[in-house]
Amino acid sequence: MKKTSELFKALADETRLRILALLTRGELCVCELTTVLGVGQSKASRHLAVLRNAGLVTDRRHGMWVYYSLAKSGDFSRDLILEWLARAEEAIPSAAEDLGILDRSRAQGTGCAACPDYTAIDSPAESASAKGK
Amino acid sequence: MKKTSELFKALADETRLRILALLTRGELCVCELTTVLGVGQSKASRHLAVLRNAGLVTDRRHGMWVYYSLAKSGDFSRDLILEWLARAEEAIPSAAEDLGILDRSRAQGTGCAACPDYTAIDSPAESASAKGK
DNA sequence: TTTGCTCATACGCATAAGCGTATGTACTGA
DNA sequence: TCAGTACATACGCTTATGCGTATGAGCAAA
Repeated sequence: MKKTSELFKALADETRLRILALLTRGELCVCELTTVLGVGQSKASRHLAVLRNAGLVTDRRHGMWVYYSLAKSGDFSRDLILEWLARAEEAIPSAAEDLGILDRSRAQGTGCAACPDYTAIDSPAESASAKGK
Repeated sequence: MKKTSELFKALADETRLRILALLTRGELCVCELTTVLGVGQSKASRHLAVLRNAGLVTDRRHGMWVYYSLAKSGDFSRDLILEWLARAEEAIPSAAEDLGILDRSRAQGTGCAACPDYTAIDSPAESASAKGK
């Protein structure tokens, strides 16, 4: 089992909390996270690596893209955090705003137009399925 | 409301997790914490300040001594952490060992002999019930 | 192969965090 | 008033963390 202090270290950064909040919407590729967060690609990738090492997210490669999602771990502490996350939108700075950006981007089909597929997206806009391209 | 990342920063240190685990036994003065943890006084005091600033513990001065205890805050995230703490003994490195040291020190009357009083201290046997404060 | 794209990571730097030591503050009792 | 105790904090140091930039790995299509 990974150390508990490592888990909390992973949560002790606002960008990583924003990423986790966005992933409550479902699977996201790095490029879309980068766009919605408004941060550089290397920064997003590095923070995702921290979350992955902490056992909070998992990644799935598909072609050129890597999709990240929240990871049910079976570990008591981590699963409690994921539960907290589902109800903690207001505890995370700019989470509501980020989610709004994501939703609008999805609705307009402007976000990460290149990403070919998502398996677990339940964006408010049902047109998310029209993402194929 | 204090920032959530600050809360997790406060939890991202093994010494502070050990302190929180010890405080599940009830109120403790700094000198006893110092003895049980086996750390220097300034180190214990600094970590306690971090926990206090994060809203996780409260302090009460009585004469020369300062007693620390877990702080019910009413804040969703913090209260969830306190709930987690009550069941997370195994998730915190050396928490069980620390609690054993505390209990033995109490049973032998060797720990912090100078501290005149504790309002919320109870033997391990009844520690589950009398946590009302 | 070459080109172009996504993503991960090494590098150098700036800042933050943790530590021991030393000192300051508040209190108690002689 | 003075010495002694408990606790907090300033200081200097070392290490860890976060960042942008640059580079490398992996994949797909030309």
